Amino acid sequence: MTESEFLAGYDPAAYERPALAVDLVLLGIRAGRLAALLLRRSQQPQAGRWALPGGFVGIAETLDAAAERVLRDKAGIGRARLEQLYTFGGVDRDPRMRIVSVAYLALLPEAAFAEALAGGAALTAATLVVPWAGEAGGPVSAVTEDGAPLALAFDHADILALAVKRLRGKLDYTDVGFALLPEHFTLRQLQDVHAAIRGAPLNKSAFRRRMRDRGWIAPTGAREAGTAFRPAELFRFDRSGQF
Amino acid sequence: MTESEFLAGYDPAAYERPALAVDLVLLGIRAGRLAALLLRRSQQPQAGRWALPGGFVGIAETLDAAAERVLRDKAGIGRARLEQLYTFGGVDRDPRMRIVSVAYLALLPEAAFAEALAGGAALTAATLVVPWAGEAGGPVSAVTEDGAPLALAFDHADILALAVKRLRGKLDYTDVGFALLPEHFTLRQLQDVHAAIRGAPLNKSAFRRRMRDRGWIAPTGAREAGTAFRPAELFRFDRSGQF
DNA sequence: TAAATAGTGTCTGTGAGACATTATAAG
DNA sequence: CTTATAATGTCTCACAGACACTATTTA
Repeated sequence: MTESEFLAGYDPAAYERPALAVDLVLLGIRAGRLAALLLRRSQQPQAGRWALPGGFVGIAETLDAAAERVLRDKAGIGRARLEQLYTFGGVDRDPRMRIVSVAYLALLPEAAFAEALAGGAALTAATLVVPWAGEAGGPVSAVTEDGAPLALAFDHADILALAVKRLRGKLDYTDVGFALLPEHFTLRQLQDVHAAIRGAPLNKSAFRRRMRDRGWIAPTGAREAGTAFRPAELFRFDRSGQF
Repeated sequence: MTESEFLAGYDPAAYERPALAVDLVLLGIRAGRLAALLLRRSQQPQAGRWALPGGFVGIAETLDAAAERVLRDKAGIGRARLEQLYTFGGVDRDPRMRIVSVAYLALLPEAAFAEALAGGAALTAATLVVPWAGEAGGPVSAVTEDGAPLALAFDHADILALAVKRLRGKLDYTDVGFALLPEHFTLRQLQDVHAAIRGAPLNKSAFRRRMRDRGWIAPTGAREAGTAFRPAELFRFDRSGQF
């Protein structure tokens, strides 16, 4: 083993290598529910099924750079909060050849989500149906706005499921909730985002108290405009709050 | 982009691919402190520095299988709790060529840790010095039993640091603490393991209460043997406890 | 002034840290 | 009976859920 690795180490062509790709889970909020942006596969294999945007990793490109490139070129999104999720290395993930894929989680504010949908990238928004509670994990399915199921390609259902699990797990002790909101937001919007990620409602006063006590939010002084009734105060994320 | 990917997808030789490896962070407890098993590099590059055991991923081998193979062949350990940690994809990680490495965390009970040290694998135990508190993350250094620093190879200090961060983060809501203990253990041993991972002492009665209330531990009826004073009750991990 | 949502106050239960106290086995 | 550790009891505080209440803006 040591010798064969020695050889492999100095002769790049000695062993056949898996292909290496990145796949992006583009998450946002649509109609108060968690949603992902998917591409419809037009070619075999898995033609007609829905897939995560992805691409191969260049030989002189870091994984993060590859993810950013896919975000830009395949989804038409300039910036988003990107975070490595997990690496999927099943042998038969793709029938064409061995592809190991590093999955990334990208969190899009509502405006960026809508913009990506309207752009030329042919992305479709899929509402995520999460039948499990808490952070235990479990399957996730994707449906259209009307509730019609969308068949997912390859192992992308597993990737989506892990993305939701990770997002739920990080909700309470990181700033992921803010990554899905515009820079200025009301506490109600923030609470709705948290409820969508958790898949369960939250207590209003307890939620507001927690956000305040942790120092995560800072008042902007401004108020919501164009509401039918009493406008809410606008806040922004206060990065100085302790984690 | 779409076209070049199409070509890459069907012609495996069309683009140069990064090499893909796994690296294992073998963690255990030594002298009440967190420790890792390392190999001394005998050849260039980075000769004399200390590295994590690792190996290349076979073309028809899953990532998990590659990690298990390295565990067996390079560390001489039959079984351990293995968990994917993170994938390191810096372009200049290794000066020989582009190598993307999937890091795995392996948790060894004290006996397996000692056995691996005594085996023929030339592994050395390095005590981990963790200068940061909580789950924030930060640098980690490795020292010998006498406190002499061990220079780590490549980006392996980053991998170790992330392993410790992950371990701390999972300590309170998963069973990682039990993975470092033999099947039967005293509550004091369990508390010592938790203290070693946290890098901070724990309150005794609160700790026992928490372990009991969560249903994580089950009494065996047996007691410690060979102690100078009152022997403690032996417990085992109760997998039915809720997480 | 009615409607509808924004925002606050207070009670209660849970869980963890601090610390004192009791229990028990070995010599 | 001494010693050292095992194991438990209790006080207090922090924090979150439940729920009722007050405040404010628009139409």
